[in-house]
Amino acid sequence: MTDASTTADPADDTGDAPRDFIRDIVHGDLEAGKHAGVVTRFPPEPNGYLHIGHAKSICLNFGIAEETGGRCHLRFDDTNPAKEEQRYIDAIQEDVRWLGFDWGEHLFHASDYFEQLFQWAEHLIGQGLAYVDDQSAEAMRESRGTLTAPGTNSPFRDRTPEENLELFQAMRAGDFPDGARVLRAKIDMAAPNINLRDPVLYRIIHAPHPRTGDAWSIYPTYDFAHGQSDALEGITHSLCTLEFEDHRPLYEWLIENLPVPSAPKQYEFARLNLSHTVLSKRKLIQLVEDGHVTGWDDPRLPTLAGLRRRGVPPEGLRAFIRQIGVSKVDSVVDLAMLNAALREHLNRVASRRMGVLRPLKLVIDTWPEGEVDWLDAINNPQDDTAGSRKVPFGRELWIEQDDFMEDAPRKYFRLTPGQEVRLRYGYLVTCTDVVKDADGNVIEVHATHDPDSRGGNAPDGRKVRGTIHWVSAEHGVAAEVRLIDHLFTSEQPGAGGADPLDDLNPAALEVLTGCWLEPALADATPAASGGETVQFERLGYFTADPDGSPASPVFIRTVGLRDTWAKVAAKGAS
RNA sequence: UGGGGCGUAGCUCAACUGGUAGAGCACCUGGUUUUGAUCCAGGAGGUUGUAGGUUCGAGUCCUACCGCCCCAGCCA
Repeated sequence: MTDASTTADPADDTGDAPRDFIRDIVHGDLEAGKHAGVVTRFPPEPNGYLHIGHAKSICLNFGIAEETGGRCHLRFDDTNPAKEEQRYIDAIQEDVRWLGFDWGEHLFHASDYFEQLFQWAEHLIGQGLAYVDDQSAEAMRESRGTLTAPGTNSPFRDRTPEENLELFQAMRAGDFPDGARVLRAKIDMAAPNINLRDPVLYRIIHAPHPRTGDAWSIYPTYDFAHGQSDALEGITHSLCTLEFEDHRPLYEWLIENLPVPSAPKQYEFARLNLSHTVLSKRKLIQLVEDGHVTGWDDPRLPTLAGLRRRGVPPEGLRAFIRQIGVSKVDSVVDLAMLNAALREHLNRVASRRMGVLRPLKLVIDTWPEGEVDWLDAINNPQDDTAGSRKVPFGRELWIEQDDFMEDAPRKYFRLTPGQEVRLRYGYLVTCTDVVKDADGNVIEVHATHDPDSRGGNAPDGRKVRGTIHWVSAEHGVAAEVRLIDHLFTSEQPGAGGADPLDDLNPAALEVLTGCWLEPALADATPAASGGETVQFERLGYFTADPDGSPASPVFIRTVGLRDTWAKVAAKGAS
């Protein structure tokens, strides 16, 4: 046996560190001696749950820190109390930890810096680089100009620093209602980059903040809070998505004009898009709040909570993120790539079990009534250390409806009258007869067995092409099994301005009741609660769902196995 | 008809300062197999968006054009 640990595996996330244009920059800076160490940050806004797109950012930021011996901060961008909630702050931390990353002592909030940010705003005012604007939002929009036409200066643009200071302090004191005034940077209303047309730095919001309560009635905007927070934390590389490219000049303008303790650099990469799903927070919130799914952890969702509940292992998710790379190209990753990464990981680690989803009774007429044979079944053929378990075999078994055909095509290797198949880890059986109901449906299959084939070995070495899974009718555990498919039928739901809801896949969740599982599956713990994701042989990977209980177990399919027979069958049918 | 980005295989990404275009996924063959899985071997698939230019030589440099994405929140 070769040592598996020495085998290079491109999909395993313990291999060589990935390289991409961001990491090239980081390593270049390190070699040039620009920084003592690398400091990155993952900066979620706590206004929703994390999804697989965030996983890309998390793996990038925490990954770079790990690879360079630096550190990565978890910082909540909590600058808008109108949208943010403590429950999201809690859920996000759980999700990042689950993905496998640790921020140690480095948990921060933009709100930690509110006082400092306020003082820096005053500094800008003192320098004549910011002013309080009394214009309404509509007036501001009109005077901002358009993409092709320059804006015009606000009538309040030339207030004195003293007047601005007084007004800004009054804003802080809560003297004005929401929207009455804003603090704006004084840059250039004719700038071709609209972000430089006197961007808003502070706005009045009278709403309780999850962390600062009612201490503030003004809040910094993203642009004013983000870069300065980076500077305060000594972030060296501030990584964000492409839509912030236009903000970089503003990011740099603020860093240059403020007495900040460090000068972080912003770099942008393309966000993840995944086929057959949506990854915009707005759309995800809509799916949850309008009840199209059962909650943020609905297994059909691409949220980390949903993936976790579905039994997706964090290692598999990380391998996927690794495989898709990092670039500046706005692209759509095929869901097939995620599934392949999950299968690759699960194939190596998942325990094998047997379960029958759509049961058909198989009666072995030659088997002694009442006799039970406890057979050895290997837990994981890919892992010698995984051991084996005992599986009960009896006269009456459940087999998959798909594994029997009365009139089978040529290359059908499973059960069909007169054909011998192997019952996995059990015996070789030959179909002799079928029982039908009044409508002609097969409701029971009869067979004889070869008593010398215990364990599934042909005593004379004869070839038996088909092997099917089964569950003892006497010992089987009744269960509900849920099969998950694409949430949306189209590759890019909502593309071209369409309503993504029109593409919702009604078959995204298929609930099967009356399934039978081998006894070892009783009392399984859901993956989301630290339990295992196991392989049901020939069917895919499954985990227990929290909706179930030991009395009435529910399982959910993480991902199916590759199924070339399905392709062959489909071809034959067409 | 402004500004910022991006175009390499069906998809996602590689290709150090210019030197014969590669990988993973997907697809197709064949082999192994007590999971029609896994594994192994092989195959197909590119005029590197287009057109010029520089060069002995261009995916890499230059010019022009085409296409797609982002920006006119007191969201992030």
